Parts: sequence; C-alpha cells; structure tokens
Amino acid sequence: MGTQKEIARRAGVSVSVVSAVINGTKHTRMSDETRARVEAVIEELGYVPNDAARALRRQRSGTIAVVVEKIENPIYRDMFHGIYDAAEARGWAVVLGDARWMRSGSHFLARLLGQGSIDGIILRSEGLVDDEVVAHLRARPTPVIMVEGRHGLDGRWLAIDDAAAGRVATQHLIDLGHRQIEFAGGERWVPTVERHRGYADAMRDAGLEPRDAIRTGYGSQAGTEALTQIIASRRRPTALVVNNVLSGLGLYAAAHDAGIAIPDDLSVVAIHDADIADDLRPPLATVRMPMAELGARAVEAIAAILEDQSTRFGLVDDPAPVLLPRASTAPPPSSPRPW
Amino acid sequence: MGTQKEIARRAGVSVSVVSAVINGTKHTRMSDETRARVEAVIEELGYVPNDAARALRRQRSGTIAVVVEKIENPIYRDMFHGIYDAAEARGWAVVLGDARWMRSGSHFLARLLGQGSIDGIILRSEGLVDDEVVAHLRARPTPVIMVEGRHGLDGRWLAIDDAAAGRVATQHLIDLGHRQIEFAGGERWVPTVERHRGYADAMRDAGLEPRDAIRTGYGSQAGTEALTQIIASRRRPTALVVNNVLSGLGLYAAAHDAGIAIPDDLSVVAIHDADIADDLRPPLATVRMPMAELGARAVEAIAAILEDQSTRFGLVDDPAPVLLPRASTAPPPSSPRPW
DNA sequence: CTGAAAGCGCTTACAG
DNA sequence: CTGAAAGCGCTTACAG
Repeated sequence: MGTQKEIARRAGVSVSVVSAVINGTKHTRMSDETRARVEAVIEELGYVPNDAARALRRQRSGTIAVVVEKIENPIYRDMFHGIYDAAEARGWAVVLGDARWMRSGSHFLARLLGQGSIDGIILRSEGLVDDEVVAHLRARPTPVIMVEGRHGLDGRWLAIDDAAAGRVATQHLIDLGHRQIEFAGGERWVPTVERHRGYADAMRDAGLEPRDAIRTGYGSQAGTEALTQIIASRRRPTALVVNNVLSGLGLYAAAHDAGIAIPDDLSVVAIHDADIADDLRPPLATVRMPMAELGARAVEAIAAILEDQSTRFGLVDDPAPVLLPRASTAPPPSSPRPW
Repeated sequence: MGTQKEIARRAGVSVSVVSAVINGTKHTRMSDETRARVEAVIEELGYVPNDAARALRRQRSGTIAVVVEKIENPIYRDMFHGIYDAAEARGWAVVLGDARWMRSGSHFLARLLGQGSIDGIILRSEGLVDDEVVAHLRARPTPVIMVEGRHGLDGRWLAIDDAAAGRVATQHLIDLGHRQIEFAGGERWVPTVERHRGYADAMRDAGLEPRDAIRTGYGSQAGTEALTQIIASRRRPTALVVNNVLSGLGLYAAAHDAGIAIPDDLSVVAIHDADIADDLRPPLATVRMPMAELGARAVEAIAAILEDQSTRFGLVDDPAPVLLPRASTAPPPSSPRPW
C-alpha cells in the first residue's frame, strides 16, 4: 500500500512527480529514468490511490449509483449491462442499490445524497420513494436521472417507448386474427398507462374496440389477478397483453389452475423480454425493449449534466421495440371452449 | 449545501463546534443556545457532510460492497436483506455489484480495491473471478468475506449448511416412499458438492444406494440438462433433487417437453427457496436456507476484522434448512409409466 | 524540468 | 467550555 509521499521518499523525488506518473499529467516532463524509478516503487509497494483523498481533491468520486425497485427483476439485466459498459468507457465505477433502501435516515440514502462519494444517480422506481426522500433528492446537487417513469426530477427522465411496445404486442395478436384482445397491468404506473395506450391505438387502427386496462398490482401476482378478474367477468378474450414476464408467469399459473390452455384458449404476449420467457411452457412471446440503450443514455445524461452541457431527455426509441414470437400465441380458436 | 466552515462563520462559532454538533461528540460542552444556533444554520443551508472528506479523515468510508455473480438470481433477495439490515444497524451503507464487473483494470474493481471508498467486501462467486483479480484482493487490506464458497481468502468464508439442505430434501423424498432418487447439480462448485454429500448421507442412512451427481451447468439450463441425461440413460428415478429454483424451472420445461408429469412420474425438490417456486405449476417444493442470517453474519465478520477482533467463520447453520413442501412431490407411482 | 506549498472538507488532540 | 491548528492523501497552480 503506502502513499504517494512514501513513494516519493523511496524514489527520491517529490510527490508532484509521483502524482504525475500515476495520472499521466503534463507535469510529465521528467526523465525516463525518473519515471521508471517511480514506477518500480509503485509496483514494489503495490500502491493504490486513496479514492477518498482523490474524490475530495477532485471534487468528483468517479462513481455513479443505480437504484431500482426490485433488483432481482430479470428485466434490469440488460439495463445494468448498458450502464456498466457506458460507465466504464467514461472511467466511472457503478454501484447498485435497492429503492427499498432509500428511506429517510438510512445510511444508504445518506451516502447517495452526501457530497463526495456518488457523482450521479440513475433511479428506477415505481413510486416507492416517499415525498421526504424526493425532497432530499431535489435539495442536493447530485444529478438524478429517472428511468422508466416520466416524472423525472426537473424533467430529467428517460424512458423506453412503452406505447410502441404495447402497439407491437397488440398488432401481433391482431395479425394472428384475434379480435377480443385485452390488456392487463394496472394504471398507477406511467409506463403501464403508456403500454395500454399503445394497445388501444393498435386496436382502433384495426377497427377494434379497445377495452380499459385490467387493473392489477405488479409482479407475478398481477397475472393471477388479471385472469381472476377476466373469469369473474362475462368477457372471454382470446388474447391478452401483460405488463411483463413475471406477470406472464403468474398468468400461466392462474390459467393452469383454471384449466385454460395457452395458447389454445388464450394467447399471451408480455412486454419486456427476459431469459425465463424461454423456460416457460409454452415459451412466452415477449416484446424486447432497448434496455441497454436506456442505461447507456442515462449514463450520458449524467455526464452531460456534470459537464454543464445540455442533453436530450425523453424517449429512447432506438432500436424500436420488437416482438419475439414464441409459442404462447396462436390464431384464435375457431370454436372457443367455454371457460 | 455549504461546508462546516461556512456554517461556523454564519453561526459565529468555530468549526470544532459545528463538527461536534453534527457528530454529537463530547466536545459537546456548549450552551444549548449555541447548539440551537448551529442547528438552525445547518437546517437553513441544507448542509450535508462531505463523505469523501469524512472518509479521508476517519480512514473509513462507512460503506461495504456486496458482489454476486448474477444479481438477478432470486435466491439473493434474503441475503441482501440480511446484509442491509445488519449494515444499517452498524451505520454502514451497502452497495451492490456484479461479479462480472470484477475485471482486471475495470474502474469498478479499482473502486472496490482502492483505499478510502469501500471498507469491506462480501463476495459470492461461483469461481468467475480470475486469478489476477484474486491476487489483487489478497494484496489489499480491504477485508473480503467469501459467502457460499469454501475457498475464502485467508479462510474468511461463510456458507450455509448445504449438506444439511441436501439431506433435508432427500429425506423428504425418502419419507414419501421414494427409493430411486437422484441429485442434479454439477460438481464444480463447492456448495453443490456439499449438497450432493447430504443427499448421499440421507440415502445411505435409509439403506439406499446414492448415485453420483448428474453433472450439469448452472441456471435453468441445468434442469434441462439433468433430465436429458436421465432420459438418455437407462435409469428411471422417481424423484430428483435439483440445485436451485432456476434449475427447477428448466427441469419443468424439459419434463413438459418429454411428456413427464410432475409429480406423478417424477417428484422434484429444489434447494433454495424463492418467490417463483409458488408461481410454478405444480408449485415447487424447496428447502429454505438461512440466507438473511448468512448476510448478517458476513457484515458482522467485516466489523470484527475492522475492529481487530476475532470472529468465527465457517458454517451458518442456524436456523437449520427446512423443507417447504409443495405439490411437486408425491409418493412414487405404484406402477410407473414408461418414459 | 522539478519541488514546495496550498487546499479539498472534515475530525480531533491540544492549548487556552 | 471553546478555538486554532494539524493532518488524512491527494492534485495542481506556482515558484524556482
């Protein structure tokens, strides 16, 4: 370990030279011999810079935080990847956290909001963060980019094109010949509202009557709730668009329990792709979203803010959402079985 | 924002007093009136301490990092929770990261290993971390606790009682009357080896002949591979213990594809519980492990090391693994269908 | 081309 | 009981 001071002493130079060798700064007008001597001592001691001292001096930590609501949700995988790659390219480290930890008074929150250890925050929350925490976020200079949610602080939000995703999913079902198509996903969360809007647009364009969204909670339970509500109603759609892969999982379970066959009785498409879609039986058709690009854009937005440059917020619509067909969809039954 | 210096100026006191007010230190022999004035200015400015300066001065950041291999694996949920709670109780913030980011030269790794920003690391890896990175880990003073893996650096590892889990899972199947029971999970990773050992012990205790583990990869694919191998063999077990819930998911898919009914043809128990076990059909019987306790113990171990106290490493066996029965198991078929 | 010095914002031992 | 000062380890403007 050791410090630059110690290296300087051992190499017989000043700390300015040591710092220059480490950082490759212009101060670098030193003889090759001096540089080599310094590098040898650095190697010998296994010197590593003290990040706290650096951050204090540079007024920048080189670390950004990503906070999401349920970190185990598989849909984040690509986003994390996109964020990580973009951050590494800029020389930043990424740390992850769970939105459930953002409680007023938590040390996690203190670290996020304190000066010095986190340069920027990428936040994805379905609304869990309470008003007091939001007030803190607003009061601090640390830039916060909201992803997948259109209520970004100071308009700083980025989202995928959820309406397009809803449209793509619905269009696929229309193309298969379905006319009784519904959408499940609740209305509280903005992306869901957008997806439902895309569903409704596709329906209208095809001369079909869109229905209100089937309001549900989130997670796998949403799928279960959706089917329960449908069964309780007099409606018998032949196809369903659900909010995400986990909802699809819950829907599969409920369909199994109710003796409803997928896709023979009911076709299903889920927004968002994830590995597990391939492991379900039947494999679940999904809409792949540009999550990696969303993550990369969020990193760029933080960089722009820190450098006082302007940046474009809003929709990340390239590449466009694309349907990944799998066996959970089929043409509607010619003579529907009653269920 | 502002600094203590600015607060001191506005409140007409010295920075020592400001610091004392903020930290509640003994220096605290100040009049109530002084304290109130300082607090008012702190409030007014929305002052937040600079963590980098603190970390530099205290030689401690108050942040620990948790690095796991596939952060979206649902089995980590409870462990993260246990870590978070224990860390908060100690006044520490927790940050998460993915083991795939621990590449030599990555800025993420630099932040982990550098002095100043991370006080300790909890690492869970199936072996992804390459030798060069391990060498770095060893060379730095930052304590690293290996969880679920018995090759901890300097013997600093903690693991759940995988052998007991294997035993519990197997015993449940034996109790149901199964005699042809197999274990799937590969042999590369130590916990799997332990689970297989527990399986073998339970079998022997029941006077049954344990079989070698069916070697597979990891993740959902493991379940698929296991069934493929069984089908290719002449063996027809009536029950199977799989390494985790994701493997169970893959096994379900493979069983469906092969026309094998669970549990009628084949009973299944998975090590590790996760929410999705309830969403599968049939719901998947699992063994719940003390993951939250494992996480809490890892935090305590870091604390002990930092405080130069001794601490106990090894197995976290309280509470013991417990079987959560679900519909994926049943007595063996009286007259097995051929498959 | 290289070194001495200031200062980032904090905590704390010390002097008064 | 309170203030002035040192120092954590770094970077960088400045002097030589």
